[in-house]
Amino acid sequence: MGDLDWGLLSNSVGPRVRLLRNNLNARSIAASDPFGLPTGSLTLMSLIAQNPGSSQKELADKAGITGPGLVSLVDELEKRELVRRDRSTTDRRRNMLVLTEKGEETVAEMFKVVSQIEAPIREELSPQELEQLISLIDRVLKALGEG
Amino acid sequence: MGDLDWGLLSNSVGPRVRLLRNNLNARSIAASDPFGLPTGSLTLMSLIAQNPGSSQKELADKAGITGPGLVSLVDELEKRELVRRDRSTTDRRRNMLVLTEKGEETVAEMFKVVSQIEAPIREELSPQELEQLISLIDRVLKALGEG
DNA sequence: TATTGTTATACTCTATAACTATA
DNA sequence: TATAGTTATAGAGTATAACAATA
Repeated sequence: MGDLDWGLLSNSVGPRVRLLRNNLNARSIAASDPFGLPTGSLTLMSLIAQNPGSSQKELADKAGITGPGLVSLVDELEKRELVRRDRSTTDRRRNMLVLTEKGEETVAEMFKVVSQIEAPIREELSPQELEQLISLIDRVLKALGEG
Repeated sequence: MGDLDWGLLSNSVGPRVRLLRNNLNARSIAASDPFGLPTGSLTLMSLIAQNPGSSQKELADKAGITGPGLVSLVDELEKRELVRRDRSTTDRRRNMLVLTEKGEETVAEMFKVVSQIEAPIREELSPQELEQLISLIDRVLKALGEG
């Protein structure tokens, strides 16, 4: 397939990142389909599970979703009783998001399925190389202000 | 900003790649704005410059764009007289794409501007680390069938 | 029958502006 | 005056299906 040369962009990460993101996104949609949840649901629920009580703004920043994007995502997850919005008592503007029991179960199930998406990556790269890749990406993200 | 933990997805590249792509995409839009060309123009023109005479299908595959997406992109670039569609004489279904002189000049100008997008990356990473990052991504892309 | 390019169409993702309620 | 969340809206990116021309 790919016997074309990137040319001027041989040392650019941008085009490659778009290719990679599109591929993973397509796989994610296919894998998430049985759950009937929008893309990003697992990412968001995983963040909530690890950081319960976070505000929507904190989660939106970390997940790289805009405010309105997060609202509709949480709306859907709340309707499905996977996530709960608890108003903070100390600052009543904030929602403290937490997973319901059903949410915890769903995260576990989804993770089993969705993590298979990256199986080809774990086959191609050694554990050290995968760690290296993630570490390099994290440093780049931080340098771009997405820490 | 980012003192939340990825949790279950600590070893997943998917969410990070989406963050990275969104950030670079936003910068790309801002940087390309003065040229009034759609996103992906530089990528496509750079591919054509390096592989003149390629068919639209070959370019679409390499750039990770669907057929219809490429058509509208080429339409725009052709209207601006940056790219020419030459019908192949041996297989008259194929368009052999080539840059015009104006296209060559525009690519050079755009590259100077757009390459600045990744300057923070080149500041954060040593040349060896950047090479490593690109090499790892290319291997992952190949493993995912995006060679 | 298969392939290249095209048209038409729809859906998802993301972004922005304006509003509310709290602080 | 500023911040968290919400609503409404628009735009870009991507996808699929159906079609024409050619192989």
